[in-house]
Amino acid sequence: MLRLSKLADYATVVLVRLGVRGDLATAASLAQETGVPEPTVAKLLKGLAAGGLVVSYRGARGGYRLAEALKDISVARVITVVDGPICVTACCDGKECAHGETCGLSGQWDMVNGAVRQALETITLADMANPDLKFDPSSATSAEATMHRPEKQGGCHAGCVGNP
Amino acid sequence: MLRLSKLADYATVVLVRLGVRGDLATAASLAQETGVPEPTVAKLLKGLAAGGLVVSYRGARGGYRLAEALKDISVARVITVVDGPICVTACCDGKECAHGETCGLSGQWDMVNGAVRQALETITLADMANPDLKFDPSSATSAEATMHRPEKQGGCHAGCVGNP
DNA sequence: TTAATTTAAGACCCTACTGGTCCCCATTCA
DNA sequence: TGAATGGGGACCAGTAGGGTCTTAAATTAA
Repeated sequence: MLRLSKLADYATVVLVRLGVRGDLATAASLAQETGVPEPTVAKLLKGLAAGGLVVSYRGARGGYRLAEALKDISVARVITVVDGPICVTACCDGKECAHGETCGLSGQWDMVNGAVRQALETITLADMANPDLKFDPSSATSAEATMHRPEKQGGCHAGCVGNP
Repeated sequence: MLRLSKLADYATVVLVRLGVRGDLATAASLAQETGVPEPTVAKLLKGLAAGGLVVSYRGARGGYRLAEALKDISVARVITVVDGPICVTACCDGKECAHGETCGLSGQWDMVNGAVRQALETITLADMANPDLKFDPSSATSAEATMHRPEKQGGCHAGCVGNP
């Protein structure tokens, strides 16, 4: 599925929200506005602060603020901060595993990782916040028969928050 | 983590193996050569056959053969067949969820999905099989502080098969 | 100085998915 | 006819993602 973790998804939503507001916001208010559960938002913002994407202010009247403008934060960076390096497999960035020679693809996955990474670096949070920018579906691959389990519909989990 | 499923990883390994051999191969022999457990290879090949990537021959002296040349199969296609459409979130290809307006990013993820998809379409299995093609790490993003759990080292799961 | 507000840090649990196995049936060839 | 091989399921278990809770620390306002 090449699925993003929910946390990374939520992080994008929260960061964009923080960006369009511009001012200081508490975890509680962000949770309310985005629909993400409050404890989750708190946990998320802690990590984002550690990663340098937001700045935290403790104490009464405290909260969080974006460390940089939306246009200066790429989606790749958000994912990296929340989920760690963008690697589609565990064999990542030349870090060969003990069985590298067995699979015959040792090191080759870095090509894939690099391509994905570069693609995600070209998209900024400002792009995500801009409703005029939509993906052109004409360049999308046509649907093919797949062997994956039938998608549990209605379970729109991430990006669209606020659902159970 | 934006991690590929192990199955998709295995599929790539098996397909490349099938490609460099060229001739008909049984699930058992492929399992032995790649180190992937045999029942898993069998399950995998069933799906790949349904997806049109391999052709199956039943009965004694049966087996599997690549449906197309390695250079004509993109990594994106393998992933699509094994794991389903390449969508980093559940909001995919205009399929908005019930809470689309809540998160404020309804539809915007398609931009990300499209970018990733296009990146993966440029890489073929022939590229994966070619050890001369290595990713240039100079274009990789520098490591940043991350909030993700400490990577359990030694757990090289996929791409490098044959480990517990 | 004290109380209220808010983040920081960590422990903990539960659900769901992934991945792996097994079984029986259908098909083909010797 | 029997052996070999794929086809199509069902089924189970380990894991980790993600959500919650609790306590501590910092800052501000009254």
